[in-house]
Amino acid sequence: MFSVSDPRTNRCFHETEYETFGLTEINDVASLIIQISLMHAKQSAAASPTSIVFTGATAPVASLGANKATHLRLQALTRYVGARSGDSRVTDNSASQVVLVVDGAVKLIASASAGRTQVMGFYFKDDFIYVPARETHAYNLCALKDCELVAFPATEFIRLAQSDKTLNNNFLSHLLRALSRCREKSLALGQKTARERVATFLVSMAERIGAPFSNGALLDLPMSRRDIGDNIGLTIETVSRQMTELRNAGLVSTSGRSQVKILDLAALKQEAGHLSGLS
Amino acid sequence: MFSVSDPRTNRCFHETEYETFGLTEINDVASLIIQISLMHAKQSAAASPTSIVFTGATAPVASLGANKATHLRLQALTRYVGARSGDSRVTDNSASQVVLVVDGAVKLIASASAGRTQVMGFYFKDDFIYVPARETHAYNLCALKDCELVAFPATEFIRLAQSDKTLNNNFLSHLLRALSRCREKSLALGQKTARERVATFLVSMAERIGAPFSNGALLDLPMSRRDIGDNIGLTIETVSRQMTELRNAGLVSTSGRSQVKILDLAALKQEAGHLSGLS
DNA sequence: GGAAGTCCTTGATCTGTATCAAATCATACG
DNA sequence: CGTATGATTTGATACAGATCAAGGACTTCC
Repeated sequence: MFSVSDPRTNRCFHETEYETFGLTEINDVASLIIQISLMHAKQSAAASPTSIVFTGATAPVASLGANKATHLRLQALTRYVGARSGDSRVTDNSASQVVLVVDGAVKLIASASAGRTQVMGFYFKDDFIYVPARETHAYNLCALKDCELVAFPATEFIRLAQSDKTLNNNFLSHLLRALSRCREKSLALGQKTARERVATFLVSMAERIGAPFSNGALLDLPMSRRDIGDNIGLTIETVSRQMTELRNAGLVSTSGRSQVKILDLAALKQEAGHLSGLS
Repeated sequence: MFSVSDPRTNRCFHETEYETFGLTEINDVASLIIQISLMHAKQSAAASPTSIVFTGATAPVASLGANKATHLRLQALTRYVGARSGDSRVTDNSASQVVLVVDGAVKLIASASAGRTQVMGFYFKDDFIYVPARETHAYNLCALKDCELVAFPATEFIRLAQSDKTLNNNFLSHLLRALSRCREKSLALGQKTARERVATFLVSMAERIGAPFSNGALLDLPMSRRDIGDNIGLTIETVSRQMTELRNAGLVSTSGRSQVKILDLAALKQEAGHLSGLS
């Protein structure tokens, strides 16, 4: 029904196909989800810094805001994926997928030839991700820490969304936000200097996962310098140098590898090349 | 009801707000659309190399595939925009817009501080464009040649799409394609060399507006070298040099400023850094 | 709590593309 | 048709960020 840890790769996938289940077996499916999620929570309890909590079998799709009927049909489609930190190829890429992050953090990576990879984006709790099938380039999801994810085949998800306005709206607004963010990234990659890119990245992270703090924010970055570099089109060395400069300029302070304290968010936005004084 | 040419700027906007019209006045609106489109067709007949044809007042929204009722309500929302080549600020950016290209070619530009602009994309006949309201950066549509466009306020367009599956589907699939293309661009901007970017651009254009030709395609590029450079994050000089190298390598040939003949599309895709040998 | 390994930072040098400058070409206009 | 004008191409140089190299710090695991 599901695969367990592979000791050779130290990777652990739990994938369960529910697509073949009829709706009459929904109770079995529901209990199975609980079973798996609890098992996974147990497995990763020691390794994961964040506790994994499910309020019940309906938790994964509850945030989609779907009505009861849609809800049940969604569950029938659900491919539940629990991923351990560092897992790549969380989804198979032979068909487009819609993935919902229930908990944790993932990166979406695209591969060009010659092994170069671009991190298309980072995604956190409640984010939707559209993962296209392999085409001119290959896309893969990769867990940054222990994750709870729910994946749906894109075509069937969209078909289902047609009969549920809330779900459709939810999906649409997430897509529009994804498009806007992707365009912001294009602007950064095409026009901005290294300094501006790093500042832009920090501002974006502050807005998405930062805890408010004085005039700035507290950040606990789940991704490595390499991930950051691959995301904003810089090498790790350049990212590091720019962080140092921002620290010397008194805009941020750091402690350890992942803790970043943004001391002056407004000034950082200025560094990021954002438009000021909206008319 | 609409503004005419401004001799100082040599720009010509025709914008008509139908939002205040009630549905009972739909006939007036319909005839007005005909009137304006004909007038515009006449005005630009000499200047434009392509003839502008409307089969009737319903033509602009017919390609949306909406049912009759949706159709009428769409028309009530329609802000018809005819734009002459070089027009910028085709849409106002105080609110998000959904724009449909009925005919012509436009670019979507984003402005960072310091006057740097990034061309987010080029759009052609039947393309949808989501133009977000001004936020951290300002977005503007700009006509590459004489255009027929139809613009809708985004929020109301989406609300309308909720009650029409075809329209919704249409919009959704266009959004997904836009997201995929934007991600491809991010990959190019973040990881690819100048040579690869130019090749990628040419391949993309061949697929979208190219006429099949032998092992390649015939292209009539409506945009300048500057537009291309701003789109793929290079200067006009670098774009020019790469074009020269591709020409010397026998992959393309050019005549005039806009005519490009792709002689070997497969080889060009190789240059573009696309994945080969899909498994 | 110590060792190992990985990730990060800092320094020196190199390279691809930007920038600056000038010549040439294409297109529109008289 | 020739000419004007802006766009494109070509050449020389400069610089931001990549690459190469080494040292230092944080985690993790025993």
